[in-house]
Amino acid sequence: MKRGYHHGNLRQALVEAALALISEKGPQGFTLSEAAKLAEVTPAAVYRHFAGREDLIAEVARQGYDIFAALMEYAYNDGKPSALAAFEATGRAYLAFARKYPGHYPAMFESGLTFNAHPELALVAGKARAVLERAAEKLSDHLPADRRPPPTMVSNHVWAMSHGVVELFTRGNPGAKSPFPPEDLLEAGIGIYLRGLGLIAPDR
Amino acid sequence: MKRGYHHGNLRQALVEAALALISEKGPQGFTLSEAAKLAEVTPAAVYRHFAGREDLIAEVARQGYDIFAALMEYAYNDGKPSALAAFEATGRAYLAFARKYPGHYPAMFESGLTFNAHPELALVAGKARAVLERAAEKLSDHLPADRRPPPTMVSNHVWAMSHGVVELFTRGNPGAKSPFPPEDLLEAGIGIYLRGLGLIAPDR
DNA sequence: TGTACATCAGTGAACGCGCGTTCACTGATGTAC
DNA sequence: TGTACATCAGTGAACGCGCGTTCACTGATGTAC
Repeated sequence: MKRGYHHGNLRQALVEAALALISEKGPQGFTLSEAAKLAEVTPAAVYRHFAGREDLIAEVARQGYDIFAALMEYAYNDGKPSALAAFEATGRAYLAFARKYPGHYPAMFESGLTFNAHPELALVAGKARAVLERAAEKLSDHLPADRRPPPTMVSNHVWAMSHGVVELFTRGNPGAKSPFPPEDLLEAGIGIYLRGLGLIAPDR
Repeated sequence: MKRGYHHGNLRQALVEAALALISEKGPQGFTLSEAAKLAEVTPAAVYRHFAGREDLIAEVARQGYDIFAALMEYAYNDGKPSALAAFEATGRAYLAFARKYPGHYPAMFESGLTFNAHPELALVAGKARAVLERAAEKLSDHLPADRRPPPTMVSNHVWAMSHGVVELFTRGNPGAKSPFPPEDLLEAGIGIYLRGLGLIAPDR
């Protein structure tokens, strides 16, 4: 594909170059110069669209959180057909997102970007988290009030287990020798957890 | 503290310099030159003791797994006073290790070292994992055979949730705004999970 | 105890490299008249 | 429709930097006799 002196949509082309590099070598291995090269452009050209290296990564993460929030929203499906089923669906969606967006996920969770330095990130990340929390709240309604943990805690538990499965059991990581596919592992884990909450019959 | 031309114990001094740097800036921010400087030695001196940068990180990780395995073993305490209590203790020990050894943990789990390239790491990491798996096996003995997930799966679940809590809810990470201390979060999460296994009375 | 010598653990200078970033520039595009 | 000109998005060269690694070297230590 040819192009003239002007690129047309360099900004997004750089984001996509960054995604390719991050998914290949992780957010730390990513370099601005290499991204520029991949987009067939001089490193200096990057500065027409981003303040610098970190700003480019932040944009990648931002787009990631956007997609992530949308995916979770979609999986949650307004709590239908049931609060329980919808909640389980968000758990599956989490892992599916990490798999399907191997450049975004590390930019979001392994890049070391701080929400303090990038308030726009905090905002969109909050939106994503809100979906999970809402799902947890709806679940809580089905629990007897006397043994109902705070919904935020429930969503954090599921988030932690999901993230742990992604980090340890996908992509050649330390636990990759596990005999269970990550999807099965997570699904079973969340299932047992939900039974512990009292949401699934003890012996179905 | 003075020293002459010879250092005395440079090898371990370099490991400790690396630990300080990793806990401060993560395994990617760690540089061989800076470690040498911290140990008050020329970068070239490092090559008397390590094959290079990666070899030094690998040694840090190796010592980490050693300590980790010992700590887990200690926490497990031969399954006493009960399989359940011992299992819960290993969960707490996991988080305690991550907190107490903020240089080792990232070298082990976030450095991108591959077990293929460092077989000695695979060995000692396997030892650590074996402790958790044994704990899960003993737990399983208390479960009715018909709804007893494979012990390896149980240990992987707990590992995943522990790791997730460490990565998301400690050290200024994405979920650090959580209103729950990581220790409480993990303890409650594992508790609910164990109830789901049928190991804790549904309404104690 | 003293001396010769091998071994060992450091030094210091140098290397090539790729990085992020800056700057003055130039080619392409779009707009006013 | 044509021309002048402002604006914009790239180039290319240069910078200073710190990195990992190498090499010939030298100072300190330990051992044989």
